[in-house]
Amino acid sequence: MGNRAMQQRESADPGTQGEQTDPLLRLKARLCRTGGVQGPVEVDDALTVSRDVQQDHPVWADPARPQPIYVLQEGLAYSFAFLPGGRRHIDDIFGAGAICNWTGYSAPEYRCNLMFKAGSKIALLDRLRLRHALEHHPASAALFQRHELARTLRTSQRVRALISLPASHRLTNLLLDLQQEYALGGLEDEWLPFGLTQQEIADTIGITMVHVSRTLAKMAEAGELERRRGKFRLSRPDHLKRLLDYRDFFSPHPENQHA
Amino acid sequence: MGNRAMQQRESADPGTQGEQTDPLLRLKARLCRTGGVQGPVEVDDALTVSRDVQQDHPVWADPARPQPIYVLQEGLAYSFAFLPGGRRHIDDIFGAGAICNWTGYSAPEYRCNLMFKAGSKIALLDRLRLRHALEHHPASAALFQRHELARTLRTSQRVRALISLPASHRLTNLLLDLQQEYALGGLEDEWLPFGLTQQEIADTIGITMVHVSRTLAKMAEAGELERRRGKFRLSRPDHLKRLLDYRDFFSPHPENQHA
DNA sequence: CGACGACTTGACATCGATCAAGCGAGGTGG
DNA sequence: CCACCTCGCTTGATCGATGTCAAGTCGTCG
Repeated sequence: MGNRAMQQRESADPGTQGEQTDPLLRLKARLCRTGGVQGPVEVDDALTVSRDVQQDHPVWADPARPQPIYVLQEGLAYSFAFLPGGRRHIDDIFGAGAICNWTGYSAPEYRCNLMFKAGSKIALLDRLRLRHALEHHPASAALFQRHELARTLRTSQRVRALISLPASHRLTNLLLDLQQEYALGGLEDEWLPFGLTQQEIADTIGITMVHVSRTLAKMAEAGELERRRGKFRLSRPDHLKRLLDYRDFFSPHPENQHA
Repeated sequence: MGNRAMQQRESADPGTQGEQTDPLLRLKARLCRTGGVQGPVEVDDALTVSRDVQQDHPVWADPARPQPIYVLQEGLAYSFAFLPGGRRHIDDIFGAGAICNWTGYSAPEYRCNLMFKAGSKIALLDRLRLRHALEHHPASAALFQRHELARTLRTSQRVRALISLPASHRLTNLLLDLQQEYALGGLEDEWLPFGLTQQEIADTIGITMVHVSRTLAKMAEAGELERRRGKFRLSRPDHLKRLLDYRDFFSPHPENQHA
């Protein structure tokens, strides 16, 4: 099942990484975790390329060329667009195992700009081969669908907060989403890296970088947030989730989606 | 093909509306228009109920009960949710022929609150029968997919504006979306009704009702907007579209999506 | 006529943007 | 090793945008 995947795999630095780990391991783990199952995910046939990212690497939406399905193996990525004034807006963030342009799976004409942060690893899936694989494995197809529904719902939740709530709540919501993306990618340390610069955070939640800096400082002063050497820790995440009515759509158990 | 539809059709006021027009006429017209085709849309088999709305009529998301697919025959509707502070947020607006909860088609567990404004007409589609119909008519299925992709892209465009742009631009974007929904539903008059109260507009674009009032007044003073007896007209829509980089994702011709 | 809802208007307070300067860590060249 | 640069971030001063509170207008309906 994974033969073709292994054959076609490329690596930017084969020397340093000796182990032949599955490039889609994180993706499968995410899908199973979100779906609440343990079975296999039949997706290896769709894998074409796997590569590393040294510096922040943008991928521009090009209407003229087809865009493969981007899966983030490791690291952090985001999708973005530009506003009339020339400012950038970040639409969504992606952690390890995430699919960065799922809309393109069923709508080939869909394109989006993606930014892969330094240290990330990318895997590319072929749309048609993925379709072929999922048509033959309805259980796997259901996992993809379940997972992307969760992302859709989470995006709606964040968007509501970003449109209507003040800066501190917007920022809190983003940090909760970020924490969740890390957790879904297997990173559940107590202290988490921001992963994004304050400018990128600003472009995500629609305020200026200066205000991000001040808001972070205020949250730290209020005891909601701790910062240490470029990492952060939410002091009382459950309290914040209750405050924002933040729901976890990636949990396979609906009862966990409240508070 | 439409036999079952006709048999099961209900009408709240059979006396006043003598003509037996197709309840899904607007839907089909929208799908064909967006898809740039003229062929038939095979969806009649999924129709279960058609009814009128006298006063503003909310439909509450109930996780315990399955939700049919809501199609708006006539009038205006919107989906909404509540923010932590108890305030309401309006996520999207729907004109005649629109599908109000398309996400529920492929994700039965999806629920949303809907509000049908006074004077609307609703048609309900059965999810399974719709699935059955679309599986046998790939061309029709493609039309649905094309149409809902356009909605997704338009929502992303509006959300970006609502998160990052000042009130006047947010309001302009909403009015352009509203105008587009009307046009897709067959209403292309020079003067269009607001359809939403200023409070509803406020809940959509994330500002207060007082500020909506002031912003409308300013736009009128600036000559961008004309108001008369509860209706409005954008003086130079093309100018506004260029200003906001507003794209028409519902146009079947990609070249129209710019300016 | 009175009640009500939608909207408008004014005064004021608060939030967030803007502009400008400075700090500190990491990299680079001499 | 130091001087210097750059980048990400911080801080202060000020201004404009938006929210809040309150009063008032207007049209509709009974």
